[in-house]
Amino acid sequence: MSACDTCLVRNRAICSSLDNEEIKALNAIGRRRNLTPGESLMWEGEDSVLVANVIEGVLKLSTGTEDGREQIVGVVYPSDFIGRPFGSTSGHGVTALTDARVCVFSRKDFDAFAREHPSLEHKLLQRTLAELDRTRKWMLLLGRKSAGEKVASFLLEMSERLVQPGCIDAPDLPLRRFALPFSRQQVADVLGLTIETVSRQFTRLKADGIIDLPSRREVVILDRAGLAAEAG
Amino acid sequence: MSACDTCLVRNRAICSSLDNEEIKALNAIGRRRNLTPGESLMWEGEDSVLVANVIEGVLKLSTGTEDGREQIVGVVYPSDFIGRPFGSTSGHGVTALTDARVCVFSRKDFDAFAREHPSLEHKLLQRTLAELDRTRKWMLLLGRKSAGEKVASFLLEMSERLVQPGCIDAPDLPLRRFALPFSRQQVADVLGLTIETVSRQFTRLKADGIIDLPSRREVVILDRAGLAAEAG
DNA sequence: CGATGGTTTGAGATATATCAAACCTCGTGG
DNA sequence: CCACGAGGTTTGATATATCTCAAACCATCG
Repeated sequence: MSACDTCLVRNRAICSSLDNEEIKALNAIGRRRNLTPGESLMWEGEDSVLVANVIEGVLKLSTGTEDGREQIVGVVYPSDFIGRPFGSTSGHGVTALTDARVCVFSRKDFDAFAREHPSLEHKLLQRTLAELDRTRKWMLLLGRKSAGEKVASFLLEMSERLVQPGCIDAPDLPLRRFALPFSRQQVADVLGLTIETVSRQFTRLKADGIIDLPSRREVVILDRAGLAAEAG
Repeated sequence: MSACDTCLVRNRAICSSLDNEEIKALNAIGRRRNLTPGESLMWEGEDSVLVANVIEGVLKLSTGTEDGREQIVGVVYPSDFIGRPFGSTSGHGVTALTDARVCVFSRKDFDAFAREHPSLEHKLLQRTLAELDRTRKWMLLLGRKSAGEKVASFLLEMSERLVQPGCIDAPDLPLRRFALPFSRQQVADVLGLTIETVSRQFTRLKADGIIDLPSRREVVILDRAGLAAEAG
């Protein structure tokens, strides 16, 4: 029995395109790896040696300037794909925000496997297209939205993407209450703001009764319509 | 003889993955279309009914907010692919910046054709991955760079991407002199700035002797190293 | 030549950054 | 069990980059 048989994301990751024989072959070239918060799986500018599937946890993709400014350019969740297949370097670092479990492949092995399995490439294409859509939508936020709009948009996105899948009964309703996998500084790095500005927007939204903040990491959306209005 | 035989981008667009028989089949479901500056090929939020290859010209991809703020989320050049295959809606509008010529397909026809031609999907995947890399790099600019750095980065990118391919002898050196396909307002919409700020940065770079501006649309890079230093 | 649309320049307003201090929260060790 | 310390967070005061509003400018085209 391969590790894939019990995999939590077997039916949602790109692996879902493969039959049992194929899964076995893919499993043979991959291995599991656990990460703790802050631990990196790859670094910006490094040779693209690995690719991976996220099984559990949340990871950030980030780039920075020479002088230390950082921008988080993507956030990945269970079943998402990580890394740069068919390419030589990785344009961003990948770092765990929570405890995480990933299924890692050597890029070369994965490339070869993918080229022999068009259905896998098709899934990967679909995922990449969707990610590109999301990324472009985020550019509107970075380029044109105010701090208040950015924070509100961010909270809405979180409430939608942090849903634990698997609960078939509830068809992925956005969460009313959730724990942010980000520190305030990391939220700032997602939104292109400073930590102080993010903090002030959080307290303002709380003061306006739109959200509640039971603890540092937890958020409760009290007035979703209000939050959506703030998101611009 | 099909239109593809004389196509300027036959060997660089995703079509380059196909043999002559396949090209003929693809040609049968596509058609040429000319666009003039300002003319749109698709609109934000619209059903994804078309996809296309750019043969000639430059087009912008853009989204906006309800209240009229606009953000250009991508710029496409000859041989680039446009549209959202395997998806229901297009997240951004596509509008010609120059006179342009594209090769258009119904999305459904294209989807079906692509699924039967893994080598085409592979090319499309490569292109999409590269575009995602570029887009993420742009997020750093939008989120973390100053106006001066944004404009300098923009000019450098333009000088690299506006090179007319085909000149085999010179292996795509960046241009020293070129005509921007953007108005000042459009530059602002790419960089997440206002038109006035863009204008001031242009004149400052000119005053500093880093660039020259022979006319509204033309740019000469006098000091590439200096410009790179400004780009942060 | 005058009208038009885009661009530049200027003066002032403002959102966000910066700098600095106070404040929690939580784990540690006395 | 409480005091302490450290990291992260919030709050405050001020600075500044960029935006906003407004006018002048300049090419282009009838």
